[in-house]
Amino acid sequence: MATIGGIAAYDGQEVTIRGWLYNLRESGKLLFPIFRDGTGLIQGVMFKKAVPPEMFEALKNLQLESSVLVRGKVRADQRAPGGFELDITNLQVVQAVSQDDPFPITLKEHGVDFLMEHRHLWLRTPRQNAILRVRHEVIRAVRDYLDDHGFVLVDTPIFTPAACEGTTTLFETQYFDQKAYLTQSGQLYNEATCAALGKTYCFGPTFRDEKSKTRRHLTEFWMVEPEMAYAHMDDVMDLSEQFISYIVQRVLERRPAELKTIERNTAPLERVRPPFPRISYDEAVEILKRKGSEIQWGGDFGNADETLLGEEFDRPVMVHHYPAAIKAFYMQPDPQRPDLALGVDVIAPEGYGEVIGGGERMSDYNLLLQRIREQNLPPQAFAWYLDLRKYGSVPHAGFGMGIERVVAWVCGLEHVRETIAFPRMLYRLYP
RNA sequence: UCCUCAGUAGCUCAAUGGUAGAGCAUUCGGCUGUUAACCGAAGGGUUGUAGGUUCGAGUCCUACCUGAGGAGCCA
Repeated sequence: MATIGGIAAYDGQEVTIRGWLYNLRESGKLLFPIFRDGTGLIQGVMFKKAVPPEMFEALKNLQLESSVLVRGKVRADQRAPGGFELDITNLQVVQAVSQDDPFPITLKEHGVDFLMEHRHLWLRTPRQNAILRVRHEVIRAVRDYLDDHGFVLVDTPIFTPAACEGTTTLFETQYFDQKAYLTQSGQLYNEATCAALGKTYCFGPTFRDEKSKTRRHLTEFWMVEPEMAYAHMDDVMDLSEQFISYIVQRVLERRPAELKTIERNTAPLERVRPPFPRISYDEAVEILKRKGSEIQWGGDFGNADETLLGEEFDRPVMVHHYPAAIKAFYMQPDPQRPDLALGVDVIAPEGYGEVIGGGERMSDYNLLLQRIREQNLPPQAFAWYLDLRKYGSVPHAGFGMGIERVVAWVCGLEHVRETIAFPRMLYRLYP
């Protein structure tokens, strides 16, 4: 059974394609249907005189996105966008779309709301197909890189008893006779698994009840989180730049056709190779002030600030040593300046903002207990987490990388909503 | 949650406060190489909802609903 993506191997042969009618043009006694099968597009040609009259009529009256088995001879043709055409010898309609209820998504422009409402059908279009294939490649690259560098995949629970980070952004759910929360991060569990296995990672969905309406937020997104025992912030930066570079170069190497479909300018991606610039938070604030930002030392970067920082460099930039006050409670303080945390964020270029956040975790029992109390977190819920500091505590570090933000950046998209098949956002739970 | 903007045909959009239109889609007709094909014709509307101002409201006012862009927060 031939696929359109692999049609070149069948030049001159008769093949059967199982697919859908993507477009149909007619010119008198000629029909030019375009078929898609998920792997690509190919134009067919049907001469009225070459086929039985009922077959010609059947195709002529067929609505777009009707499913068909089409048989024809593959012919290389300069005029065809994909380089090949199909001289149709037989057509079997699997299911004909009704003309009273035609496929809603046309080849013309549509608005965001309409497309999101028809996301289940929008996925069939070439651009969305290409984006999902890039996402697939990014995920494969993530797994291959970590698997090949000594990390063990240990997935962490979705149902959790308490917050990993802030308590305000938890989705609450009933768990038999008690409350549970959907995970915001597997990190705390990763700290346990890395003490068991050395280097581990988890990769799965993450949920945040944030009332965020921006181009980089989903309420459900996928995050990969590596964690390393006996590691420091510099190790996180080393891993981050190698990891991101590998992923980006892998997509460039294996998905050029998809990037072309999306019309991504690949020049900025070609430059994504180590080393990445490393600047301290102090230096970042100086750069931002010079570029006109209103930021004051001690404040977190806004979207505009991240974009300004990203513009300053031709590849992702790593910002480290943030004020401890704006970072999570479990961050290890800098021994020289305890008001700073050994945290690092990786900011993607071209305005895509933070794609990685991580750093060195607090390894001292008493300091961690103090921070938990300062945050008004229930110490009993963190008893197991504190245990990790009682039984062979070691310096350890890791990060989380948001898959959708990386895919949006690699694809050059306006919004992360196109990077996942069925995005979950504020005001969007359907389909 | 806050700020800004937008809701008109299935879709994308027009329409000085004065008879609601176009392109695409659908239907019918034409065309033997079309590339979001083209040409001709037809059908298709409670202008988001509820009030209000006015001789008259798609247009102005109020509230609500829905969505978008942004802020904050984050990956």
